[in-house]
Formats: sequence, C-alpha cells, structure tokens
Amino acid sequence: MNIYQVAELAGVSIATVSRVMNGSDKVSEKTRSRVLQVIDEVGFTPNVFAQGLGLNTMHTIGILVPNISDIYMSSAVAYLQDSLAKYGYDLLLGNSGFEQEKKEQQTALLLSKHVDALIYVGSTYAGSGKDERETDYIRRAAEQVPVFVINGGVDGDNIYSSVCEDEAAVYNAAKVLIKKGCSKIWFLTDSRSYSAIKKRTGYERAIEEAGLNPVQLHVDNRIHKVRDYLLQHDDLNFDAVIAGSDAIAIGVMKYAVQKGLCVPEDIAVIGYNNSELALACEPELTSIDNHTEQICRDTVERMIKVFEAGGAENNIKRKLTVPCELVERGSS
Amino acid sequence: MNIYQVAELAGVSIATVSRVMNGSDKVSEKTRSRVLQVIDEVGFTPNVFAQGLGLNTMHTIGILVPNISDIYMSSAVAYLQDSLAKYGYDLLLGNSGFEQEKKEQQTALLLSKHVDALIYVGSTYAGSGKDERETDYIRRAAEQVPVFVINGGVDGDNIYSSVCEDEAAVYNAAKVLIKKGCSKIWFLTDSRSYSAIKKRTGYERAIEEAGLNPVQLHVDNRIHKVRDYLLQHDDLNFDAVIAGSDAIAIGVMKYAVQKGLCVPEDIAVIGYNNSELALACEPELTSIDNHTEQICRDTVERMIKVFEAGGAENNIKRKLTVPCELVERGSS
DNA sequence: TTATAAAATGTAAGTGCTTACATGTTCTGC
DNA sequence: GCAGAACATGTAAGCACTTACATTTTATAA
Repeated sequence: MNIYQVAELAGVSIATVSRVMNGSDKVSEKTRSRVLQVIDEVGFTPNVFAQGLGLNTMHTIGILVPNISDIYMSSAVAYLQDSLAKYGYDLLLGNSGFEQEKKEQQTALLLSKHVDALIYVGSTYAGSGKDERETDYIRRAAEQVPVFVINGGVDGDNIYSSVCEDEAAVYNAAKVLIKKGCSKIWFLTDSRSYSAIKKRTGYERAIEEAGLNPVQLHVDNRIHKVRDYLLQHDDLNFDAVIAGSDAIAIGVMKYAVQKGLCVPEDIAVIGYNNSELALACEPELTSIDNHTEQICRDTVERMIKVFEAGGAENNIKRKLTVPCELVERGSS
Repeated sequence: MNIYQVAELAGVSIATVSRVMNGSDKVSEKTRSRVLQVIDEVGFTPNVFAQGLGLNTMHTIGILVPNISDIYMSSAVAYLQDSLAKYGYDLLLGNSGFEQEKKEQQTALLLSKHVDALIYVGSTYAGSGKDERETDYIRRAAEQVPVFVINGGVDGDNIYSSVCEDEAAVYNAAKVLIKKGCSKIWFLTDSRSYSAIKKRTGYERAIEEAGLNPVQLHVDNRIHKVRDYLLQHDDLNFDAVIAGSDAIAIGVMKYAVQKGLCVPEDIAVIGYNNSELALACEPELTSIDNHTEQICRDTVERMIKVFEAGGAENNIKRKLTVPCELVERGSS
C-alpha cells in the first residue's frame, strides 16, 4: 500500500494525500476527512525511506553510551527514551565502549543513518588542554547535526551540554566528612572521564583547604574487583572514602567487612549516582545524587527547542548546569 | 556527495559504483580499485534512505524491552548490541513499559521504520490459554519480519524464542532450601510475565512434592518497596524466600534487618538474575543465574542464520532452551 | 581473422515520498 | 454577472539509490 493507491481510492492526487498526512492547512475539510478515512481503512503507513529521501530525516535520535549495562547509563537511556517518545522520536542506540576508535566508528554509523541529533552520555574527555583532539570527532559530528552531551566536557558550535556540578558535590561531601572528624579521606574512581576530573578537583580542593593529604586510587568499577584490589594492598590508611560510583563504594564496604572494620565508625563511605545499589548494602550508602532524570529531560527539552529554531543559530543555552545533592544514609 | 559524482570522478556509470559498493562480482579488478579509491578519497557514504527505498532495509534491528533501566534488561541490551554490531546491525530501541497499548504502539513504530527483525526481551504472556490474544500483536509483527523473543512465551510462524529453564531452576532452588531444613518457603515476584509463571510452576511443584504449603506474594520490584510492604504485614511466617529478582530478594533482607532477623539463619533468601546487586548486600545473595549473555548471543547467531536462509521457511530451531545455574552465596 | 561466448559496463525503470509551481475552483464586492 | 483575490488541487521534478536488461568490450576457439 503506497500513496498512489491511497490517492486513487480517495479520488485525489498524491500531493493532496501527502498534504493531509503532513497536516498542511491547504486542504479542504471535506477532502481531508475523505483521505483520512481511506488511510484508516486500508491502514496506510507512509514509507519512511521515501520520506527520508525527501526530507533527509527519519525522526530518529542517535545515542552513544560507553556502557549500557552500567546502571547509571541505562537509566539515562530510559529517561531519554521516555522523553523523546513523547515527541515522536525513536532512539538509535550505540554502545561505544571506552575506546576512541569504537566511539568514532559508532558515531559515523549513526550519522550515516541520518539521525536528527546525537546524544553522548558521559563522553570521556581528558579536560583542560590535555588532549582535546580526542573529542574532535564530536565536533565534526556537530557540523552535521546538533549534538547533546550529558555529563561530558565537550563544547563547540552546535554542541549543547548538560552537566551536573560534580566538583561542588564532591567538595561538599568531603567537607561533610571533615566536619565529622575524618582526616584520611581517600578518593577512588574508575575513569578519567570529564566527570571524574571534576570530582577529583572538588576532592582536592576540599582536602587541601583543610590542610589534609589527598590520596587518589584508580580502580575497576566492579564491587569484587575493588574489594580484591584493596585487600591486596596493606598500606591502606583511610578513615573515609569518596567513590566515583556506588559500585566502587560498595567494594570499599566489602573490603571493610573482610578486614573486620565497621562502616561508618572505622571507615565512612560515600558513593556516587545514588543508584539502586546504594540501597542494597548494609548500612545503606550515602551517595551523591546527580539528578540524571532531570538532566535527561532538560536535554530533550532543549533538543526540541533547537529543532524548532532550525539551524545552529539560536540563543538556546549551550551549557546547562544542574546541582547535585548529597543523600546521607548510614555509611557516613 | 552522491553516487553520480563518484561515478563521474571514476569515469564509470552509477551502476558500476553501486556494484562495487555491494561487492558484486561482475566488476573487473581494475575498475573496482579505481572506484574504491575515489570513494575513499571523497569519503562517500551511500544514502541509507535511497538504499532503503530500493532494498527495503536499513540494517537495523528493533528491540523492545519493558524497562531499560532494569539491570537485567539493560545488560541484555548491551549483549545484543554488542553481538549485532559485529554483523553491522544497529539497534533501534523501544522502551515499552508494561502496558499492552504502549507495547503495540512501539511495535508499530519500529515496524514502520522497516527494521530487519524485532527482538522482544521478556515479553509478558499470561501463559497457557489464559489470554493468548495479548500477544497477537507479536504474531502480526512476525508476518512482516522475523521476531525473536528472549525469555518470553510467544510462539508462531517466524517467531524464534530463547528461554532459560526458569522452572527447573526454581524447582532446584526450592529443593536446596528444603534440604537445608526450610519448611516455610515463600515465593515473591513482581510480574506476571512468562518467566514469572514458569518460576512459579517450579516453585509450586517443589513445595507440593515436599508436602509443604506454597505461599506467593506479588510485590514491587524495588528494594525499599518490598521491605516496606513486608513491614506492613505482621502475618508473615516464612523461613525462606525465593524471589523473582535480586532487588526483591534484597528487599526481603532489608526487612530481616529491620525485624532483627538473621539471614540465612532465620530467613534464607534466593534471588534471580545474579546481577551486581547480588554482590552488594551482606551476606551476599544466592541467586539464580539465567545466563543472559549466552541467550543474547545465541539469539543473534540464529538471527543471522535466519537472514541467510531468507524467508520464514527454514529448519532453524524455533525454540532454544538454556539451563540456569544456582550460584550459592551467604544468603542461603 | 572472425564468429561466438563470456565478461564488463551502461541505460533506464523502478522505489514512494515532498513540494514548488501551475492550474483550476470558489468566493467577494461591486 | 464578473474581475480578481483567495483557496484548493494537480503536475512533475527532485531525492539517491538498485537492478533487470541492453549493449559494448574482451577473451576463446576454429
């Protein structure tokens, strides 16, 4: 069933059918209803490829995440999907991993499918001047479609980013620990993403302001890996840990259990993302909530605005900042 | 840049360029390399919409999950994405929720984008004869493209399903608990999915064989919701719980903590899916691993075979069964 | 060489839409 | 009753490919 057959049945030209489908106002009420009835009767759906050929869009948004199975990323995808569905957009999903090459490749793949926009969740970025070329592929993509970055440190023309205030969040978290009397507060993270760097900065600032000694450890993001890593080192000497994720934080708690240490008495622990994991352990985990849902919804809202504005010239905010919130529970 | 310009530059017709791109063997080596060189030089990518119009495919697979943010679903998506990427397929993602209407709607949306196949992860199904019409929309979809169902109970022409042996798994888990001396083993689940029904059947069989009394509770799938639900009831009387998910199981453990009961001494707990959550709690959770990764990879392998066979007539297995495994930890 | 088969390449007809522009129809005011 | 405006509809040219079929080129054998 194609537009020609519908036109035939309705006794009009294909242009008229097309106009009816696209809600053009230049159709008489009589004709419109007749066409709609035929469309309904025969169950006609326009061919997206033909539409795409003409319009160069398929109402699809490309999304690239490093790891969908990560609880934080997957909930971001869920929120994005949900919001976009309301506007009739579908999601084309790329799971990029953390390798540069794969990211570029997946980006090309999504672009080749003529997505209307690209969303990067937590794109890595080595930060100030370190190796900005790493994200060049994103800027190149932005020449073709608007790019939205969630918790990533990329900017440029046609790039819109939404970040949470990781630095302030960790700074405050460290302050809280200091106030509680902790003096050997370590920072554990698994990635060198833009977020991780901001977290680290906040951590260092708080620690140094208090005249303490900052210690950072780079670990895996899986509970048992963290525990085992810590168990293998006997030079550990912390009374508090701020972790880059809830899984890492729980890894620390597992270490404490093995060592016969008590949380929070001997070691205070603060996680990140406030995911379901934070509720699974005992005591429950104090965690920094970075308001993923809000960030995702804001991103979609802005995207729609960008579409409506059409083109890269607009006065829509390039960078949106969302505060984080320390959700205190038993672990600190 | 389009095929005409490439043809022009290479001094051949567009048909030849097309042949080169599609790896047709009817091109001389000389011509092929010349064309490839031009394609490479100018960075030509064929327009997927134009290709789609001719071929009626865009090398895209539609996937429908009830809830991507669920740790089990998201890891399934990750595995599927990973496997499919190897064959050059992209994933068009629908987050259907659990409502019938939304599922049908999302299915239609994906079909309208001419996906090459549909994957349903954990599609609900009320089971033997109860209301088979609920899944009619899946059978209708299967008239258009091959449909792959993971842990769902749908079958029909052009539908390929992969299920894990939930029934046997729960049966065995219950047996283990019985052997350990538990006599008041309850079963808690959150959904009436096909899997849930199989689990229940296994549970009932084991309990009844042992001459015990089966008790089932229908709960939410979130840790605190489960805990609160249990706390509100004071007629609880179990010494073991088999849960339909790890989150539910941990909810039970949270309840135990509140009540001052010990796990596993007072209450033995077994979860499902063997997710990261199972490692987060203390004691760690005994959980049934349903080998999601293997199921996903098998599904993709079969899909490729179906594509190669072309058409619904083939002797590729319609139903694949994967055993589950009880991973025993401290909670039981 | 030349007839003939085989291989390589080109031509042109789809594929199903959108939309600028052309044409036809209805309404308005005099 | 009619010019001219306003509105409705149709015509046809893209959009960028694939591929059956036609044609040309090259190889093969007598």
